[in-house]
Amino acid sequence: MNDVLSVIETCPLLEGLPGPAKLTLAEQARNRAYGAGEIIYPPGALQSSLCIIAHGRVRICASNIAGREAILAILDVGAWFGDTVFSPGMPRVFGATAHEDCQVFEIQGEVLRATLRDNPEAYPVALDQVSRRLWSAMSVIQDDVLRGTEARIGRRLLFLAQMHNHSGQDGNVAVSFALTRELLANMMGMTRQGVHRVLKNIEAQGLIEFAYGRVTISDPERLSQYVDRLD
Amino acid sequence: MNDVLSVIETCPLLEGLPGPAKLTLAEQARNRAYGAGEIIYPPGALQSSLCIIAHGRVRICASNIAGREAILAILDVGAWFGDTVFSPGMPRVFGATAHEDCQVFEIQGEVLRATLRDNPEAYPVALDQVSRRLWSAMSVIQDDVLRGTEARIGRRLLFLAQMHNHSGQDGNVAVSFALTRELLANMMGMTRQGVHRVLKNIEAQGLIEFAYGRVTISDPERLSQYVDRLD
DNA sequence: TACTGACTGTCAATTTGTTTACACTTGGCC
DNA sequence: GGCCAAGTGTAAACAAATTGACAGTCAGTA
Repeated sequence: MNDVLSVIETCPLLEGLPGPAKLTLAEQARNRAYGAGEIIYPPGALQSSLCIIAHGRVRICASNIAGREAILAILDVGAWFGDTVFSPGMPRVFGATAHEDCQVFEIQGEVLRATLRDNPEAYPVALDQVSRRLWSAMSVIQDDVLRGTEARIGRRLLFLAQMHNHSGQDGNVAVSFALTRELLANMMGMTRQGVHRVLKNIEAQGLIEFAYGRVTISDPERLSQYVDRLD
Repeated sequence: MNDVLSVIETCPLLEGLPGPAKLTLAEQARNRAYGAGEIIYPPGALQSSLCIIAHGRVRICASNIAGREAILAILDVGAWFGDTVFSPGMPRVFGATAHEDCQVFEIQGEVLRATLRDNPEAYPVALDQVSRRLWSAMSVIQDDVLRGTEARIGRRLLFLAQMHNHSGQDGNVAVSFALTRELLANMMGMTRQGVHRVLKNIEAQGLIEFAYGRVTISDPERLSQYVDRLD
């Protein structure tokens, strides 16, 4: 998963492109490396380019005047970010920061858009993928506005578990993954202490366990049911 | 703005389609009328179709077990909803309800997708529009997670003012529009009383005035500056 | 003009989450 | 093995928003 072509080849967003077009994109992509914590672009940036992660993880985040950070997502190898490419002129809403040392391929907006124009059969997939991101965003909004902290955290945990569970197995198999309370707090727009209290409450129901930097969902199916009963 | 063709012709999402394709779509569109409060589709619905408003206004909303309603947006004539058409199989996140008596043209997902495939020059515009919706959704998320109620409400008021201000004039001209506190509360995921307190506070700064079912932004430019200084 | 339903203002009690402060683990590294 | 930074648990004081309760206002209609 490290050279340009294989990364571009497996990126879901570009799945619809024919081989030769992917090759051309690969040739025009810019290879960039970032150290942990380095800013790839800040919120509000006006550039129009698509980034695909070749190595490491990237944090999509923003912060307010008071210095509080909000993390929208932490993306892994193979994921893309910078969907504003499709609306040139719009500033980026969230910024992107290297969550750890990482390597990113950057495709200029004009290059990408031209490639798609020349290979229109790739549009349906791209449209589908962007539309799915919109779907996810709407789910987040719904959760934020409609649900209490416990339901929100529960749902987020289930979502993260799903992300980590590429293996496809689902249901009542325990899922364990690395996640600090601090990170989760930033994802939820809460404080570390607030998250802690909620987490302890969910643990008391026997639905999760948590250790240093790690959360384990004992029975995802049951957690899901529990969460659905909350408002 | 009432017959099928003119509605489809002016819908931003379909702007890229050539005339004849629009005509074909118009012929295949289903004309539906809804009484105020009637459900067009509920949250979670699995159907895949695109709706364009020909008359009246539509509320995009969801509600939790406790009965609280969250309003994502209230769309006006000419607007479209149901972006999940581009990701068939995904359930709708929010539902759609007739906010007042209204008339809606519904285009089946398969029809729309086939039309786009046959007229690929329309894709860039569609992709741009969906991407803009994603942009808006991300802005909402950022506001929800990062900002306090006062900043959130201020920003939302400015956004609503912009919606109502097709005239293009901007800056320090007062903008007035119909909006009940109750509606605003549902939009913000707050209570009527909570909104009231915040609104009174903003009013105390001389930035807005409000009357029965109506809000007036005295000086949008100044409100914008005020809001930006808050976290 | 009186009636009515939707909308509104206000306030105390209560819930909920943040702030502040401090002591304690954990795991990697020299 | 000991050091240290990052992560964690806990709790009281505090801030902010919801709840619940009630009286008042507005605009349209009979």
